[in-house]
Amino acid sequence: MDHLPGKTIERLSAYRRVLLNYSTKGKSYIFSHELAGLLHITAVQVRRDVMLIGYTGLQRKGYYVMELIARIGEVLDSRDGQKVAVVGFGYLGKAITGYFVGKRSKLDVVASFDINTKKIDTKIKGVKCFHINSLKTVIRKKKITIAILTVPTDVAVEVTKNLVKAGIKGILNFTTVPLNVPPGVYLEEYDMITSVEKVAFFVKKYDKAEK
Amino acid sequence: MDHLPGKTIERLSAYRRVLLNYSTKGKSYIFSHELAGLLHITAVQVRRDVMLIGYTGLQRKGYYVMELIARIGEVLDSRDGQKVAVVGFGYLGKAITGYFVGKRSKLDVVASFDINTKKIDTKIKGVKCFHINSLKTVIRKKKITIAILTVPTDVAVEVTKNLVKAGIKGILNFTTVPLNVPPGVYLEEYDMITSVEKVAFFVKKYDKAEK
DNA sequence: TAGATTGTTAATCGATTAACAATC
DNA sequence: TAGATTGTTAATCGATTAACAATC
Repeated sequence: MDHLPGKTIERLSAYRRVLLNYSTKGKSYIFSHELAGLLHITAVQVRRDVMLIGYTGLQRKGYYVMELIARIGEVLDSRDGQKVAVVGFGYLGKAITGYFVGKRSKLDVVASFDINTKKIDTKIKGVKCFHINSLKTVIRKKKITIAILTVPTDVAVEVTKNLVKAGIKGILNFTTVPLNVPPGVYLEEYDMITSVEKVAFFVKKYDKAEK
Repeated sequence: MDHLPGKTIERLSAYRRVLLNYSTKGKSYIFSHELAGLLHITAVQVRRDVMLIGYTGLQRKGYYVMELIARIGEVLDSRDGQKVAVVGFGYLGKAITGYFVGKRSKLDVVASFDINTKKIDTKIKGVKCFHINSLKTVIRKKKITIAILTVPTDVAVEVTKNLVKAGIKGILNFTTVPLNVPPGVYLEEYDMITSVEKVAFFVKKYDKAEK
C-alpha cells in the first residue's frame, strides 16, 4: 500500500466517482464485477486495486459502498483538505470552477485569477476572481497548494514561474505549453487536442478496417 | 507501423504540438533529445516512436521538423479531414470550441448543440450553435463523425444514445457519467476531477515524504 | 578521425490478467 | 452443499529503457 501506481490512483478516483453516484440509488453493496462493468475494466483489476489499499469486501455481498468510499478517501484525500486556485478565468476556468465546487469535500476551490480587470470580484459558485497581480499574496494568505492553469499560451510560462515562487505544490496544466517546474512541485498536463486526435485516429482506423 | 499503441498515438500528437511551435522559431532541425526534453520524456522513446511511424532523421542534424510534422500528419489525420461537433454549449463547450478552431487543419469543429434556445444561432469563432433537437439532421447533413460531450450529467446517457443513432463514430466524454457505446464507436473519457485528485495525492505524498 | 547522433534489437520494468485457494 | 465471490500469487503482456552497431 506504500507505493500505489499512478494508474491505480486514477482508478481509485474513478471508483469513488462511480460509487458516490451508485450510493444515491439506495444500494449498499457492490460486486467487483459491477463496479468494473461501469468503468469498462475487469473485475480482477478492481479487486487488485482494492487489495492494494487494504480494504476487504464480503465474499458473497461484495464491497460495502460507504466503507469503500471512505477508504478511498483516506488514501486520496489529505486530512485537512487542500485549497485549489483556478488561474485564468476564461471559459475553461469558469467551466472547471463550476464543475468542481462542492464535488469533493477535501478539495476546495477558493480563488480564481485573471488579468482582465472587468472580471475582478466576479464570482462563479461563490469563488471570487482576483487580479493576477495579487497571485502571491492570495495564494499565501489562503494557503493554496494546487493551481489549475487555464491561461492563454503566451503567458503560461511566466505565470507558472510566479506560481512556483508563491509556493504552489502542484499544477494541473491545461495549456498547450510544455512547462518546467522545480523538484518538489508536481506537474500534471492535459491537452484536449491530443484526446480529440486520439479519437480521430481510432475512428479512422475502424473506418479503414471496415472496408 | 501497423499497430501503433495508444500511448504512441498520444505522444505523436504531443510531438506535433511541440514541433509546430518549434518551427515558428525558425529552426529547421531538432534532435531527439531536444524534443524529448520539451516533453519530459527520454530521447530513446522519441526515436522509437519516430521509428514506428517509419520516419528517418539525419544522423548529425536530427529530424527535419517540417517533414516529421508531415509524417505525423499522415499517421494521425484522415486524408479528407473529420468533422467535429461540440455537444453542450456551456462554459466547457465554448472553451473547447474557442481552443480548437483553426488549430488542426484536418479536424474541423463545424457545429455545436445546446438545449437552451437563447444560445441557438450564437457563435464562437464562427461555429454556430444548433438546438439539440436537430442533432441527427445536422450531424448527417454535415457528415460529422466525432462528438465532444460537455452536457450536464443528467442528460449525458440520453444524448449519447442520440449521437450513436445519428451515426457518430467517436465520442470524447467530458461528463462524469460512465457511458456505453456499441462496438464500432470509439469512446474516450476524461474526468478533470481525477486529474486534480491525482495532483492532490502526489502533493500530499511529497509533503509527507519531506517530514 | 573522434564524437555525437540515429535506428533497432534485446533486456528490463511495470501493469494487467489468469489461475486458484479460501470462504460465505 | 454448490455456486459465486473475494483475495492474492504467478504468469503474461505491453511498454519503456539499455545497449550498441551504424554512420555522419
